[in-house]
Amino acid sequence: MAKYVSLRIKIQKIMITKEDVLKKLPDLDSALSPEQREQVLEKMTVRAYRKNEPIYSEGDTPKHMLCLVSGKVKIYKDGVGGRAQIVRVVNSVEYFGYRAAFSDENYVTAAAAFEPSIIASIPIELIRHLILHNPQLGYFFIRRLAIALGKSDARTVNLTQKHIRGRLAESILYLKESYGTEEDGCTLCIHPSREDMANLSNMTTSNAIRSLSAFAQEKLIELDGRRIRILNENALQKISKMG
Amino acid sequence: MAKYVSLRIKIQKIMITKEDVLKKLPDLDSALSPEQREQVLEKMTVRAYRKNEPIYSEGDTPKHMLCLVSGKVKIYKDGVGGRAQIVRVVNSVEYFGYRAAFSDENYVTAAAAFEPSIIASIPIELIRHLILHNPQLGYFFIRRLAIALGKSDARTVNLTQKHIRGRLAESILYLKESYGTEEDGCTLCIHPSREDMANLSNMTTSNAIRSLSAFAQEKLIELDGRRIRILNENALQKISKMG
DNA sequence: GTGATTTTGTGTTTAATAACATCTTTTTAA
DNA sequence: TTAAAAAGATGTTATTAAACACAAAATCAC
Repeated sequence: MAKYVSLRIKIQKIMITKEDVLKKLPDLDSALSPEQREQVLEKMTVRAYRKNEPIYSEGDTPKHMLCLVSGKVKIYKDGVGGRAQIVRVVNSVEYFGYRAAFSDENYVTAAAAFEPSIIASIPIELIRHLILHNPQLGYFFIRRLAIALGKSDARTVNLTQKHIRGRLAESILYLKESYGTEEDGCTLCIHPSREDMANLSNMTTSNAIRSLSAFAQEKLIELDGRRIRILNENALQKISKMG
Repeated sequence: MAKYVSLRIKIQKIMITKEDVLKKLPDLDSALSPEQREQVLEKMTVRAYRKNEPIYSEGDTPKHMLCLVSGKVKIYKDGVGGRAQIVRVVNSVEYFGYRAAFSDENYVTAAAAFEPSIIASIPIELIRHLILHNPQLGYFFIRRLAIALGKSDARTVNLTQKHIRGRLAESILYLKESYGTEEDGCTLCIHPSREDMANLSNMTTSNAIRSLSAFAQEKLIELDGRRIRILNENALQKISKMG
């Protein structure tokens, strides 16, 4: 059973067993009987995605629940005039791509890898089956969905009512919360393009560039290419709150 | 067991039994064993709310799952500068007010009656208990949450990227979809104030008034006080889509 | 019924941000 | 290695929608 899945990511080659993957998913793993566990291992597939590679697109029919084993993923929506809005970001180890399946819709969002990522797929029918035999697992997804819905509602209001600087400050803090910082405690682990920052913050790329520069001049952040270090988190929080 | 709950609503007095209420909730009712059913009936409370009466507020701790038996309810968030954003509307018979409980948070939204409403409350702990013993019921809530999350994400992008007319057109269509029309097939069943329309569409009240007048002049809708009749739905759809 | 309050309607001004145009720098691919 | 493409930077203009001000109409409280 311990067959290795070979994943070539950029230069280095990573060897990982499906067992290893499942062990990183305690909520799912602990909910399974030995036979169910065997089933999941058999049906699970694992593959690597390159930086910026699409994972699924708006309109696709969801067939699998996805799990980000390593890397970073963005969930976004293409709006009017080709402008994309990132609705949330996914960090490892987290499930994603199951919402549409649970409401029997096609995807209304798209997903792409922010950076090289390893993603496990489990057929959604199997997950549904497991949920219907395991209320604990069902409650796990209820909780995940409830958290996501609360954040989405908050995001709706933040993106609509705050001004540019407030939205940008919030995005910076959101990235810190989602992906954390390096050992120095202030450099974001993720290195988003200015366009990504714009798509997170509901503004044009020009305005993201301008406002980031302004924040840097005000010594709230420090910029080094795509690297962002937070110098004055309190001030950012204040700007984010004030709108 | 068939004790009557007396509800005075405006002028008329409505008599309703808890059994009647439970019968309107087939998803819940059918999932219950006789003892569970008895428990729910015992713990359920029913009360009437006047027009514009608050149901819960941001920051409150959720203790009950609510069910709108009759009437209409808005779920909203107060944003920067005292401006409210309606994030969704509830029609009868629908559950609401359970999201925060499922993610162990206090409410991040507020709810108020759009018009006189009757609402049943069931202790959330009882619901949680039932879910953990009834995967079918769990899946019911997974489905509801998944649908709500999809709509919330779509709403985020619509409210941020579309222009005023697009947002207003969309709100009108959303109210038609949510509450339907009178027998004529075009007069909305709900009669929202201009401020409600503004809070649905993320704009100032002035702009809601102006844009509604513009739609009326263009013969897309007809206005009679707070009554809105849709004259040209195709055109509204086009305006909503274009942004 | 009547005065007070709220809601609706309209015009004007101002602020915010998108759109556009260029230019520079960095990254990518042959 | 170099040409092409993409990303980043910056200034200018145009557009959108908010803010403000005030008047009329409708609704509410007593």
